[in-house]
Amino acid sequence: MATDVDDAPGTEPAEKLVAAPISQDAGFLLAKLHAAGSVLNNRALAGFGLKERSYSVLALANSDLEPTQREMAEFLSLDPSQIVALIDELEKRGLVMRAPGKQDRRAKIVSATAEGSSVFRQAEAAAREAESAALAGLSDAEVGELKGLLRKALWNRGA
Amino acid sequence: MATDVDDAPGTEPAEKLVAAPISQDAGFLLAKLHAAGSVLNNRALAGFGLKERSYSVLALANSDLEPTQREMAEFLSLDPSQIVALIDELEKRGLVMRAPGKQDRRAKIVSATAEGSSVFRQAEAAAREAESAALAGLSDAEVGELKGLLRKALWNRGA
DNA sequence: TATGGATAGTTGAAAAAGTCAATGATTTAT
DNA sequence: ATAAATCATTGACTTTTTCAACTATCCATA
Repeated sequence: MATDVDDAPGTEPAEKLVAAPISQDAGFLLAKLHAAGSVLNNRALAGFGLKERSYSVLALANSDLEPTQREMAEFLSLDPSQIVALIDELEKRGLVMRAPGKQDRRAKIVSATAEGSSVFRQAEAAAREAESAALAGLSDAEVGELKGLLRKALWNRGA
Repeated sequence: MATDVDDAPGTEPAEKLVAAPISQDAGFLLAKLHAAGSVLNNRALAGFGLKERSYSVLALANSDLEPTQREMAEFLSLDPSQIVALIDELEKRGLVMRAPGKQDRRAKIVSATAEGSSVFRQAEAAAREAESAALAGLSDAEVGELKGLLRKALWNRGA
């Protein structure tokens, strides 16, 4: 591990623009780190036939929270019609299944099949590695702080 | 200020899925906070005929760093052809101008016109407000910590 | 100083993602 | 009962992204 500068395709050369004031914008920093992470994430997930989007849908389906499609759409900041397409594909691959809502038969609860769970667990491991790579500049403690702040920013409004 | 649940269109109702393990994913948190912030940002910038993208291009053009289009593309994680389109429009509106690179005549240095600077300063104020709104769950100190961690994650690799 | 290979910007086409209105089934309120 | 609202779905449409050319210019070196 002598040099890792020219090897990876996503590596930046010098970055003189870091000095621009926009580098202080939270929105910009969020977008940029997310973009960098997405590349690694999608690369890691490609081996499982997943992308960030389908991975997160599978993750929710794999939980024991019995999410409906609408809840997924809201939580993932996606249009309900996009969820339909994502689940259609996962269902076609046998990773996920739809069941009518218990109290509300309009709603459909999405859950992972046994194979979906298995695929998810493997993909999860790969995603975890990708996340480490994306956050390699931070110590473990700092990663924890970052996540804590992000969660607080998202769900601490009004609380 | 009795209830602020039903007023704003972007407000989430309950969010039971916060309990899902994916809520611990940095990538997911980044995407979600960025998505929430983008809505506010674009809403704030719309009055100036800008979106997040054109705003960030204008911001770089307004700096004294004499960025080339390629440098902008790299820094903003965009394809060079997208920069072309963004600058075309800003240039058409008289907010930005292209000048040939001093050492390299292939490159084009993009700089803000006087009007571009003026528009940018006003948009900047609006964007700042949007950012506060997006990060309302955090104290000022925490916002500083968050930005510091994001910058470190982005530019501390190898250093 | 020519020749070849790389790089900056531009164009245009194709794929992917996002937005939005309409629809049928079902629920909730009146 | 009836009316209004909600969930999933479909389809149209727009925007964004991705990628492969192409021209002009730069750089290395024979």
